[in-house]
Amino acid sequence: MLFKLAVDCIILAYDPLDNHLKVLLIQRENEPAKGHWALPGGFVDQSEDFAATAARKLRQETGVTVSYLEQVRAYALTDPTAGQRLASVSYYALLDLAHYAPATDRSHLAQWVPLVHLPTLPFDHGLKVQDAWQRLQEAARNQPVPFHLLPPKFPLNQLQRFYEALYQVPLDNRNFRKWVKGLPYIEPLEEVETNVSHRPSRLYHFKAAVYATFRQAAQLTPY
Amino acid sequence: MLFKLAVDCIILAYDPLDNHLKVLLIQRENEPAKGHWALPGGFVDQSEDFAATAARKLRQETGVTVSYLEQVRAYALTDPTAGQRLASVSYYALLDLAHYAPATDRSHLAQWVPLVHLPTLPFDHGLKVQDAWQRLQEAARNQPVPFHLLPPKFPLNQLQRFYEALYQVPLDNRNFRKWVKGLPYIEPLEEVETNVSHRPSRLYHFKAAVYATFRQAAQLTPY
DNA sequence: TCAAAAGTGTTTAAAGTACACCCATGT
DNA sequence: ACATGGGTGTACTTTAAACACTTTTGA
Repeated sequence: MLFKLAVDCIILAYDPLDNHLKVLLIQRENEPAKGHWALPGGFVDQSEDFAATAARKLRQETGVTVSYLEQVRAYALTDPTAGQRLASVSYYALLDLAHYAPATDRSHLAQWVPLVHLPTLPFDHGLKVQDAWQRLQEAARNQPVPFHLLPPKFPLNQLQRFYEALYQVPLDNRNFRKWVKGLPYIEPLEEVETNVSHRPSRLYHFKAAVYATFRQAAQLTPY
Repeated sequence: MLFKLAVDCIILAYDPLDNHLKVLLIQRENEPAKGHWALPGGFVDQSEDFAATAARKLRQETGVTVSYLEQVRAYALTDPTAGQRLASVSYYALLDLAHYAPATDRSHLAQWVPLVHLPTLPFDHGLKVQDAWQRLQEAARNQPVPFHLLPPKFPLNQLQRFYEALYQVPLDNRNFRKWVKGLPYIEPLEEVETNVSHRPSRLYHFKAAVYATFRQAAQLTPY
């Protein structure tokens, strides 16, 4: 029994303008579901592994190069075209929105959609987005997820709003800032925001090297 | 580009005799790596999904019916046989060792191996076992994993030793028991162990219905 | 009576939670 | 001067961590 193997990409970004986590959808150019908004993706080519396929499709279909790509899981297609079977492996990709600069001739074929307002998608793409979101939530407990989605220099409130968007809970501002102060790998800079019509916020940045040693030392409670 | 799709099963059980988490390995009957100890598994058949394939292979190769089957992830085979490519999806299965009763004609072809003393395995099976173990550790933080691996009635110390085996850390006995007392879904029975040459331990059991409502109420800290 | 594992409380430290006002900037 | 979001501290509650002896059974 032979399979065609597809890769689906759940490209995620955080939009600081409306504080939403968003997924990039493209308008399908081919049947089935031609013209519908769906996840970018495609078939695995000769001598590529899955992650390479995902990265290639991202470039081709969205003009995007991502810093972070993780497998979510494999899916057996529920409705196989008779005779030949299809399976797919989905990956989520994390992106700083500021770095999103698609080829202009394609930009009208792509849109960012908030996860909380996800429309009905063809195939099982809706499920795949939900699975990816859940995996991202889990990953963020053990890995420095936020810093792939935020710009290199960010104010603390932006980090807080990201967490609120990721887990869909409100966080207490004072307690959140207290928590961050205890993290050696999030460092305040001398710099502040400019050109805002309110008190400018101080910028922080993530120190990957410090994080690495810190994580190693941390022992999670087992139960 | 077409793929042959295989499923690998990481069958896990907890052995109360030596307090080890163990994986079931079988002796391969076919090339490649014929005669070597490896994970059970096989190719996905017509009109099966992955989980069904995993369950079927478990029955065929080990005579085991499992209560719990979760996908770990998909792997692109690192060394594809020229021309045709191979991918695999691995599943972990949880089993109460007391229920392990393989067909006798096959039993010499299978052995339980402690995760902490895993030998070098052919293909990338060693990696797959490690990945499955890690996923099990993560799953156990949000799901009632232990109760698939323990008998229906179990003493508390057995539960503690299971956690110690799963996370490879020693736990404080008094603090652990205090923690369990606070869980409404682990209920003491009137029954105790018999025929042990020391103070018999009280037996407990897991109440799935209580767990369901309890989990729903629980809000994990987001960061 | 001995060996072997089961069972039991208290004290201290750390982490989490609730809560309301002043600050710095642009307009 | 005002509108806007940034920034700050304290008291209380809950959870985690350290730690040693007594109990019950079979041999």
